[in-house]
Amino acid sequence: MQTTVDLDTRLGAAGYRLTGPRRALASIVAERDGHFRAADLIADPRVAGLGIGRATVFRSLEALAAVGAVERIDLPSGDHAYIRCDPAHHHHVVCRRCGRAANVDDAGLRGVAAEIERRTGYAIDGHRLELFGLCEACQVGRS
Amino acid sequence: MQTTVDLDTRLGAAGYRLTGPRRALASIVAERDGHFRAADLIADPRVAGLGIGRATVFRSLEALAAVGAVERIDLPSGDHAYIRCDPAHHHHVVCRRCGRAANVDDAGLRGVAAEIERRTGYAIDGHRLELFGLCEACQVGRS
DNA sequence: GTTTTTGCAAACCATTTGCAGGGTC
DNA sequence: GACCCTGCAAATGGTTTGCAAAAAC
Repeated sequence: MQTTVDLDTRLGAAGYRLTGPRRALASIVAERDGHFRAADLIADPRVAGLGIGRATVFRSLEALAAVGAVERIDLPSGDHAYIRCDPAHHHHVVCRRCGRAANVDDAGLRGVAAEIERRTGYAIDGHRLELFGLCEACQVGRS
Repeated sequence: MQTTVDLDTRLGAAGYRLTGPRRALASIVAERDGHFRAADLIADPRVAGLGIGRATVFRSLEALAAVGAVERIDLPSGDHAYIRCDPAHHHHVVCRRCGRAANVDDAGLRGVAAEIERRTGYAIDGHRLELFGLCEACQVGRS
């Protein structure tokens, strides 16, 4: 579980200034359970209430992504979204229904990449894996 | 290697009408070696020469994607691009430098997905894997 | 002949940028 | 006090849509 403090700390450690808008956005992001769009944050009453502008939301998300506190993902629909994430883990299983995401470590993917390198001759230096499905809660009908 | 005929055939088989613009675009797409953006097609002199409009390019790409003749991918930069692809193979290794893409089959990913299902409890029903690196030609400096 | 497709232009939407003022270190 | 960050508003760039004419079946 990530707390607001974690996100703030990460921003600070990376040399970003801890401003009101950034703290507020970090806090809102920290309590998100699933993925969210920039538009979701912009629409958040607290964001509007604090007078935080669109641009700041995008810039803050960029900062959070830069420090690995969130990651931008591409939904099957093609939309862009963000999810909180641990900098060490780089893959996610995203629930189609509720949007909750679980972090997943390598889980053997490195071997798959090596196999693909061998077969194709490409020197692979990066990859993106996104998995979609239903989380346990959504499988049993609970939301 | 996919020929224009393949693409046309696929569109036809799926109930799409074979129109001039679609044939022309299928032909241009068929000869593409790497990934391309919608903008690349729009900028193609033949497209301009035939008076094919932006909207038609997007609509045709949508049709081609619907029949599995091309797939829309997300570049590391966040840009959208398309690559030709075989409906059976669903992963790609894209060259960072020249954009050429190689199709890759499962290569063990299914096992990885199963492992992730076990660990997370998610019922995984889809995934997207994109690999990036350098193709053999680009590794040795040739373009 | 009916239905789909097209080109055009306008509409849209998400995201970015320029800039002067304000906040943080 | 120097530099970073913010809000605003305007600009941007990619993609979609409404519509009447044209083409395919």
